[in-house]
Amino acid sequence: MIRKNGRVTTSATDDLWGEAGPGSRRILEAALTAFAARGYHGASTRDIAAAAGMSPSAVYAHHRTKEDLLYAISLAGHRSALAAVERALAEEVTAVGRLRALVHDYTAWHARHHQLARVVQYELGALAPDHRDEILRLRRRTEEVVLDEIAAGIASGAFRTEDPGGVALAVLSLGVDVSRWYAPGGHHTPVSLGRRYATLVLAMLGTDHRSATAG
Amino acid sequence: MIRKNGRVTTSATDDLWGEAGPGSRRILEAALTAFAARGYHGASTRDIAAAAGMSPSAVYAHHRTKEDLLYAISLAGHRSALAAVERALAEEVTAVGRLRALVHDYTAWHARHHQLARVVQYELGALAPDHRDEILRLRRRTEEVVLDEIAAGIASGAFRTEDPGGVALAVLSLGVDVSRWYAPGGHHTPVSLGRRYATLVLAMLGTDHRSATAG
DNA sequence: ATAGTAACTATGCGAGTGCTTAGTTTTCTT
DNA sequence: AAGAAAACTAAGCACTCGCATAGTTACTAT
Repeated sequence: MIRKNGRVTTSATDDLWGEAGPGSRRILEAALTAFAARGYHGASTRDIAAAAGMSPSAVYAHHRTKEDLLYAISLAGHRSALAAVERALAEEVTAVGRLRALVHDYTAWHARHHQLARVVQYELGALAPDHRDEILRLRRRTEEVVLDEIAAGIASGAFRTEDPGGVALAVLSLGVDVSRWYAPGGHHTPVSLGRRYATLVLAMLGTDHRSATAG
Repeated sequence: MIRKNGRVTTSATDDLWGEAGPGSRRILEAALTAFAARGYHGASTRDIAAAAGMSPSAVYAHHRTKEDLLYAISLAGHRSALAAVERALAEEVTAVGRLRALVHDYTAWHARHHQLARVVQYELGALAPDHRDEILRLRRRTEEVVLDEIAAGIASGAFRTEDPGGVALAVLSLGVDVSRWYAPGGHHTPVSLGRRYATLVLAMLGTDHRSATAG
């Protein structure tokens, strides 16, 4: 349920699209579905327009090019992922709790938003160079958050590893790869996956996973 | 080193293409490069023909359709990956040694053949349904090898985990995701990555990674 | 009611798509 | 040397692509 200008929202993907109007939003959602299903090059602007219930040319009143659609989706997606990660950290104080929340929410984000994540993670190459650079800067910030968190846990003595960079790489890879294969309705859920991967990552870091859940 | 029809070859990607003739081989290699760089839908048959040094129609003397190219590449790639995994296991006897070799070689394969791996792992959706089904059967065999290996290590008491399925998922995901970001010339190599991920996975399994390397 | 604006549709251009057909050159066999 | 087979090229068909232009409808503000 979306209401605008006096706004009430309940869906999980809300305010992803920022200040975009309802027409623009329908197009972005149609483009997202199409890009996720068939890839950027495999989805035509006619597909997208039809899925949005419009004529092909109506798309261009809202978005200058097809690449602009991908750019808007990529930007919104990366911002959403980064926000999810930062929100996870904001609620925890211990090294174990923070990292567990980080891995859990990053993983769960990729499952819950598997369509968005797929586009965001696998269609980077279809972006114009300057747009790609901007997206890559956002991604690098997410990577730094993960690495910093692991480093902090090592500094405090909570984690023990000879390869913090490898663990960070693994955290990011495990999360991203979820969007490759995840499908709702299977025997995984965003939360179950988040929990399992968080436990595995804590094991990589030499913590006993039966210890501290919060506090 | 592979010998074929009196021919001696040393390159790492040899006999990937089976009994294909030299013309067909050039096309497959051009298609592989193009698919890896721009995706299946982003690569045109003219691109591929030009990269193979042929006219567009010459391609069709060797391969019936563009989708057939993808199918041949996918089949060769999955067979190669499965063979790499089985070869890794053939040389080790202990649970730790076997799993270390498995993770190492699966990861290194995705780095060393990052173009092939990318096509194989991310362009499945562009295959015709029956071709996709066949490829998925091959993939499932690889998944089973990983899961069986972990289960065997648990049964023998070498590994300790409450979530063998999660570890198997992680092993496969870590390996596959390498092909998304890996580029030669960076500060990773197939071997360095293989070693790091093998260590991380053994940590997930509750083994002290400073123990048994071989034997 | 009227004017202005935002949101749309119909139509289609020029380029590029996968693939075919017909014909030419090269290579192999004998 | 002659014939068959394999490997190619030139040209183009039928279609789809991203996107533009011109015109229509729906809505809003006064």
